[in-house]
Amino acid sequence: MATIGDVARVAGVSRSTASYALSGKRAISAAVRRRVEDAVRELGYTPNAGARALATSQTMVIGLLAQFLEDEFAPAMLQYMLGVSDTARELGYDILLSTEADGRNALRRMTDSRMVDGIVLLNVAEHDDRLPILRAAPQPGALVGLPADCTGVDVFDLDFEDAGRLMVDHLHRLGHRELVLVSQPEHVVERGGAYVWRLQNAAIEAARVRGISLHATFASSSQPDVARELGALLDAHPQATGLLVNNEAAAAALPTVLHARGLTAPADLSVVGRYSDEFARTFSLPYSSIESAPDRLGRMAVRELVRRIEGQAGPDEPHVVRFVSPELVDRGSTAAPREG
Amino acid sequence: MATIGDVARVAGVSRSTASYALSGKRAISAAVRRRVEDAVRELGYTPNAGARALATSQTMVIGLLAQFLEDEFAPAMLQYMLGVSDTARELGYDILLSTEADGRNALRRMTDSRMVDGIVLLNVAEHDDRLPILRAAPQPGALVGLPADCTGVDVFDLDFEDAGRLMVDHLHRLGHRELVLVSQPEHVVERGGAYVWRLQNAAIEAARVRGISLHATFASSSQPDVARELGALLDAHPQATGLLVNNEAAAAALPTVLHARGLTAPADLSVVGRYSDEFARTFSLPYSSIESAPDRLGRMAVRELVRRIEGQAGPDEPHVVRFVSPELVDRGSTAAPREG
DNA sequence: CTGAAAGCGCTTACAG
DNA sequence: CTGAAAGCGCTTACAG
Repeated sequence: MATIGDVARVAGVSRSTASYALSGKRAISAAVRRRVEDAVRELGYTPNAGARALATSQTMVIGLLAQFLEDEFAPAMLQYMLGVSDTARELGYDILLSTEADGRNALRRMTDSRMVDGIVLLNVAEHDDRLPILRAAPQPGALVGLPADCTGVDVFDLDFEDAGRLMVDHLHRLGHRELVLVSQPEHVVERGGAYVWRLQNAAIEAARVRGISLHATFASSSQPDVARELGALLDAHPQATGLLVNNEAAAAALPTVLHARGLTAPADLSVVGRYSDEFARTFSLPYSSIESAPDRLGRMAVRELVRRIEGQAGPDEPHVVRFVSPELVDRGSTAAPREG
Repeated sequence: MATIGDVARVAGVSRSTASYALSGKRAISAAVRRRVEDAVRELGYTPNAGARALATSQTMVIGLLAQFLEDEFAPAMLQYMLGVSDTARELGYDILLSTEADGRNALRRMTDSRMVDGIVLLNVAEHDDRLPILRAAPQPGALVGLPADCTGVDVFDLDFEDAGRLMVDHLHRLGHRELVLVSQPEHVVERGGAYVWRLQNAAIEAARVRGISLHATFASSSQPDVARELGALLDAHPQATGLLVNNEAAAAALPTVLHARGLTAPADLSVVGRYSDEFARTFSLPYSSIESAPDRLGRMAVRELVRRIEGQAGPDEPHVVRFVSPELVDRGSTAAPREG
């Protein structure tokens, strides 16, 4: 494989001149630049990434920590990954991916060995055990998901509180007075999936303020349990006219569950989910939903991370915590409740 | 960040001795080894990956090229990625991920700049335009998916021909005489998705040999088109008693389609899919299916790739083309056809 | 069993 | 506008 030394020799210049001609970091005569460029083409030269990283302390690689936990719905995670990956590429960065369940090892390895210039953490828990490691690392970090302590990192998340309110308000406005909210599994909450109770608490509070009743429940994130649980839930609350679903697996299972019971949305039941439009299309979900904007969140996280990496963020510009406002995508699954 | 020089100084030895003490590549007195190990702990030393890569020409990174094409069903791809990623980690390698639609750029970048020790190509087309680049690269490559020309790479795939035969034979044995096969979209075939026609041709031939009729068709891989098309298909072939589905999106849409038409499998229609057990669980699909074994294929590809990278494969050991035999996972969706 | 030195392939002050 | 040299942090022959 050709090195910059080969290029320099073929072009008849010094290695430093060849390097500068390629980086454009100092003035080079047109003639020399031509010769260097020709040599590059002739030799098919590409800089050695490791050597460059060693010399510049920049790898042009971003570490992406995605965890595929047993009790989580994998397809939902993929969209965040793609948002991160696509944006990184646009900005000239490659992605070093870890899918290890124990993210701490991967994080330590990537940061300590200087394989990456920055880190994106996905699926951040309230007291995420990766955060202390990330804060101690020399590289900047961006999170998708809101932890209890945001110091030292940039944080991006859907405004789940607003989402909870929006869901309740929407159905309240249509005349619903009894709702059921299905959240992620309870152990997701216990593990620190803060978004679950952020949405749930806001929904409960909104219902209280509006004077309507809301049954807040959890459901599995795996099949076929979730389908069974949804059925039991509908049995348990026959008076409920609206269903709020903050659980992708439950949303994916719902068409089958409703069909099996001979129910139609919105004629028999109004339904509002919380998932992305991409997700809705993949799973053919006909329910209106709060857009969770995984691609946008991934994009925002990478943009800010790269700003920090490249020092455009200013030496001690404070870290940001930025929420995406939930938007209700209307797919026609809500209506005024049927006359009791 | 501490360097090996720091470690050497603290341990009171030379840098080479520190290095050897850590790598174990030459005999070191117990006392010196202790001192070096203590220094490492004290300083929190981790080798710089770029420097090591430069010195050894080994990055301990594997490039993973996954393409998320418009007309393909993303969740199915994820499982191959996880198989590759998990196995790589077990063997001590990290994953550099590319999701670029134009994989050639990513491939060239990774290989030319020596960011990776080897490459795994996912979703390989019959005349995959990444292959010439991969063959010309100094790093070894492993494919998941069978191209027309396998020279210079290790290839792993499901035996789709066997899968097609197995589907037909299974239903034939139960007494079915008219079947419909739903494949991936036709433009997947045109783009070179060889597995589509490998399964289809084998199914057609098996049907011919058995003297039963098989209607081979294509369907979209996106919603809601695929649901509509499935409906039209069932309308067009009212005599068919068995449905073979080689299209993940169609399989995912099928429960809704059948429910809507008041059909039940296997009472009204026997159904056999071709997807992984993981996929079946994620999408709550109740159909018997040919296991597509994405995790196993990803694992096999990485194992062989690492063997080559590490030179255990022998200098000119021939490349392998290995097929996973399809197995039918019975989920109770097939039975003897209802009396005409 | 250990050390001094060269080299991997870059970039970037320093000098002219 | 260009070149010679140092240095990034490792590993590994070479020498003892």
